[in-house]
Parts: sequence; structure tokens; C-alpha cells
Amino acid sequence: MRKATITDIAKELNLTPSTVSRALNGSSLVKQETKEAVEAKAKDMGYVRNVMASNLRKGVAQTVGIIVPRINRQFFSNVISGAESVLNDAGYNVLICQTEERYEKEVYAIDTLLWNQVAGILISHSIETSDTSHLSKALNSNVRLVQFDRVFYNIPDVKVVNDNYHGAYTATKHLIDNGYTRIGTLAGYMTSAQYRERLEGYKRALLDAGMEVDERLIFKDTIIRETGYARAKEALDLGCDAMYSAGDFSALGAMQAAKEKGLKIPDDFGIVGTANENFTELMTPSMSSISLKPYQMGKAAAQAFLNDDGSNPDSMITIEMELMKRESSNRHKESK
Amino acid sequence: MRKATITDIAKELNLTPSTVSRALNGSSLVKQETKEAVEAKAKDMGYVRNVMASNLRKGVAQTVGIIVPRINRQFFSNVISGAESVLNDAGYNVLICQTEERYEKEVYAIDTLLWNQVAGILISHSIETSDTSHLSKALNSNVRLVQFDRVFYNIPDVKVVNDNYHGAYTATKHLIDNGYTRIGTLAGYMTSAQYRERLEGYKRALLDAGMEVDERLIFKDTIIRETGYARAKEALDLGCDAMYSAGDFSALGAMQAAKEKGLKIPDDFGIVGTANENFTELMTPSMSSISLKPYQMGKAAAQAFLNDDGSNPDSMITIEMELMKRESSNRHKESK
DNA sequence: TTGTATGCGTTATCAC
DNA sequence: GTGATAACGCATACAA
Repeated sequence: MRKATITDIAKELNLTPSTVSRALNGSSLVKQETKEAVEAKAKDMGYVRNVMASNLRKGVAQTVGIIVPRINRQFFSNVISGAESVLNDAGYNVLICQTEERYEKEVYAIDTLLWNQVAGILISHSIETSDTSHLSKALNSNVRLVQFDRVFYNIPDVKVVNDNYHGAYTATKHLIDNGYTRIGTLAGYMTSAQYRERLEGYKRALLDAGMEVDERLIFKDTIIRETGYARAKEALDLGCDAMYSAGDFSALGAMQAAKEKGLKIPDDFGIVGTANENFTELMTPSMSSISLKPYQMGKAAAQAFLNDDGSNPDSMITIEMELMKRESSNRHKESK
Repeated sequence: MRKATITDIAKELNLTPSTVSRALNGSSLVKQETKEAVEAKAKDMGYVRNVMASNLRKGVAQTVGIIVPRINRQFFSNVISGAESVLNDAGYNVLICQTEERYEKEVYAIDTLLWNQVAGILISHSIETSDTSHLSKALNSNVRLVQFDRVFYNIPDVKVVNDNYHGAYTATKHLIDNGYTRIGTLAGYMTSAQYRERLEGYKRALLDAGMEVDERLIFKDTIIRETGYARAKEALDLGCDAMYSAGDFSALGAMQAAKEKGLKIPDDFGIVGTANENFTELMTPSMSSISLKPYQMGKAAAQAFLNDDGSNPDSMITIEMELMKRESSNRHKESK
């Protein structure tokens, strides 16, 4: 059985498609009586409106595309969740694409979304992405582009980023306030802006406290558990008594290294991680961490899309990070 | 500047829209030469195809909708990730809806997806959902429906579920094999089929080992950390020396209770959780858990959609669960 | 191998 | 308040 259309409803009611369309869209021009009749008939005939036809007629879809490297990463799934929540309330649908960190898939995702006539694109780039020509395609259409988390600053659009600098600053200052004096950092790869920003925050905190920046205590590796473990060992040999880690997993490795050396946490060694992964509060001792706010970031990105009237082609929104003070860095200030 | 259409390209090349359409769709009828000319011109004019128009013409969208309670839950985000991966390879786009565990939003999500002419819907129901009339709307259209994880068995469609029964059975048997003799369970709410199935697996394992099922050691609470803690205390007072928990967080609470009683894990008290949350392997002692396979489940659900030719209106796929043996349950078999 | 004609379902613009 | 008409962009049956 063919799906019922507004034309079918019109015929049944001796009306025209125009009137049925208006009735179904709650136009104030239609008589209340007719409106009710149409709605009843529509329900009766099992009518489902065809968004494709409607959108085709209107020129844009009530749809927003979101592009992320991986949907199943805590951070991104929370961003998506927050964005979906806002967009859904505003009457938008959400099309999802994951790039699996591949540039090629990112380009394809942009194309796909453009084909689908989305009203906007929220994107966080893949690791591989360095060229931005695929974004100009989007900019040249009338879609509203919002970059979040991993952004390119040379693109004229709205950007939503973590306040990495202040987050790292706060974390480092917290360690200083707890009386640690030789503070190192697991800094992450310098190819990524966010790690560079965190490193800057770390350095500034040391300098503001009149402490020296010792390059030997700055480790620019990838921040996984294994490297955290290895670098922390090196650091400990250099007399390091605390570390700020740009990631939680590397912080975990560092804790392990300290424990193996027979050091007590937080008395002999203090550590603060980044991201507030859910394991951090569940371990013993619990781990302090600078919390990202992905859900909030998603909401902000969605809001930025909704508010974007083109009047502000290049703006930036920062999402603050919050220090979760836990056992791994808390010396109860007795040694301050 | 208006977007270029196939008609525009046709005019430029002194062709007709039909030919351009065919060329762009790789029809073998079109001369290679024309094809190349069209492709060049399309690129030149910045042509982006309009999927809305194409789909309208064809009757269905190359789109699949996924409905989950919350996108940001580990389990669901992994399902989505797996499904997206398969669907993307097959040329489908993914529309995402989250219900936030509310029935009303689930109904709306179904409507939305139907309006969008999706080719299929993959759904895991909200906690609130008990009525299934909204699903019949989908079944009456020609969309292919796949339920996963939280499913209703009375719906004639494809279902993809965890093998809860065997998972719980394996977990419990593992505890028995490690010499525990008074094994309780944090079973979860019995309103949910998956918890009922896990309880059955637990019971069967005990019976198969010639052990008694003691109803006093079966706790049918919600499985959060707090209840795990409280119920484990009660269980310990009854001489319980191990527990299978239908969730990891309740297992965490149980571990805490045992520790507070001065019991050694795993020597005096053994525990196996469910879900293999990522904190389980990071704690000390690390926690054994029955691992769900959400990514695999997502892939299976997507495959089920792709394979669904309507010939098998009611089928079921089970995803096996894997026991991750860790310290919390491993007595090295010395007491067996 | 290409062109012609038509319609997918909806809505905007007139007209009445 | 409602109807008639056209158009959104594309794909297909049919003709040439």
C-alpha cells in the first residue's frame, strides 16, 4: 500500500493540497474546523509527512551534521550528546559521521553532509588533518560551520575550545600550593595546539611562583600509560616530586612508577592528570584531574550554530576546565 | 550565488539534465567522453548533488536512524560507533536520536525518522518504554527495524542481544572453580529481561555444580555503587564469600564493603562484575568482569539491517560475553 | 548514446 | 479561508 500524501488527504476531504499543507503546518489562515478535519483524516490514513519533499521545496534541511574522529570516545560521545540535546529541542535532526582519525574520511564526511543540505556542520578534526581546503567547500555553501576542540584558527568561523592554558595553569598552581617544589610535566605532542597551550599554562604557573622551568622535566611524548610510566621514572631520578600530566592515562603510569619506587602518594609524589576520565575518582588513591566539559562543549557548539546569523564570521568560545582535587595531590597543606 | 544543478551543467555543455544525471551516476550508457566532460564541468562549477531531491525521486533515503537512551554512555556510544562504521561503508548515513530514557522522546524519535524516510531504524528502548504501539508505525512502513540490547520479544523483527545467560553462567562458574562456596549475586531489577537472564545463568551455574541457591543472597536492587556496598554488607553477615554482580559499579561497592570488613580480595572474598567498564582493569586489585561487546553489537545490528530482505521477519542474534579474569576473583586455584 | 516527458510530495505565490 | 499553479532538483520510462 502506497503511503498517504497530502494530496490523498485533500481528495478525501474535497480540499486542495495547499489547504491540507497549511492545516498540517498550523497556519493561522486555516479555519479551525478544517484544521481538525485534516488532522483527524491524516491520523486515520496513517499519514507521515515527507521531510525530503518539504526540505527540497524549502532549500535547506532541518539537519545539522556532526563530524568527530571517533564516536565511542568518552569525550566525543559527550559532546555529541550535549549537542544533540540542544539541537533536538530546536527542531533539528543530527547526522553523525566519524572519521576514524583519517583525513580522507573527513573530506568525504564534509561532502556527504553538503549533499544532504545540512544547515550546519559541527566538526572536530582528525589527527591526520592538516590541510583545510575541504572546509572551504563548506564555507562557500551557506552552511554554518562550527569547529570544536581540535580547531584550525585560520578558518573564519565559530570555534569552541577548552581553556587548556588556564586549566594547566590551575593544575600546576595547585601542586605548587601543596608544597611541591620540583614539578615536571607529561606534556603531550607539540603538534597539537591544545598540548602546546597546556604546556604554556604549566610554565606560566611556575614562573609566576618564582620557580624555574627545567626543560629536562618536560616530556613531549604521546601521553599514554606506558610513556607516563617511563618518563616519570626518568623524572624521579632527577629529583622531581610532582607532575602535571596532559592526560589521565599517562598520569596513571606516573603513579605506578612512583609506587614502584616506594614513594607515597601524595606525601612523596604528587600528580594531577587531565580529562577527568571516570577511573580517576575510583582508584586508590584517587587521582586529581583537570576536568574537561565535553557535554557543555557540545551544548555550546550547538548554541553557537543556532545563534550564528553570519554577523560574526570569526569568533571563539572557551569552555573552562575544572580542577577536581583528589588524594593524589592533596597534602592537606601541612607542608606549605 | 545559486547552487549549480544538473540543469546548469547540462546547459553549459549543450546536453540534457538526463544525460548529466546519468553521467554523474556512472551509468554505463553514457559515452566515456561525455562522462569526463560532465565531471570536469561539475567540479568546475562547484556542483554538489542534492540528496533530498534524489531521495525524493527514489522514494527512500540512504539513511539509517539509530535511537538510544543516551549517546554518552560507553555502551551505547560503542554500539553507535560500530554501526556507523558498517553503515558508512555500505553508503548509508546515520541519523542519531537520544531519548534520555523517556518514552515520549522515543515516540517522537520514531516519528522523526519516519518523516525522514529512513531505510532502517536501529533501536534500544528507554527505561520508561513498556508500550510498543509506536513501533508498529515503523513496522507498517517499509523501514527495516532492528532492536538491540533492550528489546521487546513480541515484535516481529530482528533482535540483537547480549548473551546474558551464558555470561552470568560463566562468571559464576569461574567463582565456583576458584573455590568460593557461598556465592551471592547483585542481580539488578527484575523488570528488565537482561537482568532476569543473568540471574538465571547464575542460578544454573550453582545448580550444575551441585550447590544450593540461597534466595537470601540474591539482591534484586538497582545496581549502583551504593546498593552494592549495602547489600554486600548484608551478604557478608550471612557468610557470603563471593558475589557475581550484574553491574560493575555495584561490584565496586561490594569490594569496598569487603575491604572495610578487613577481608582480603580475592583470598577472603571474590567478585566478578558485568560490563567491563574501563575502570575495572585500572583498579587495585583489578576487577574481573564479564565484558559486553557493544562495538560488535553495533556492527551486528547494522549487518542485520543490511541483510534484512524481509524473508526472516523474526530472528535473534546473540553477542557473546567474555570473562575478563582479573585479580578480584583469582585465587590461583590453590584452594580448589 | 542521448533526448523528451513526467512525477516524486511539498510549499510559495498568486488569485479568488 | 481556500484553490490553482508552478517550482524545488533529480531520475526514470520511453522514444529516437
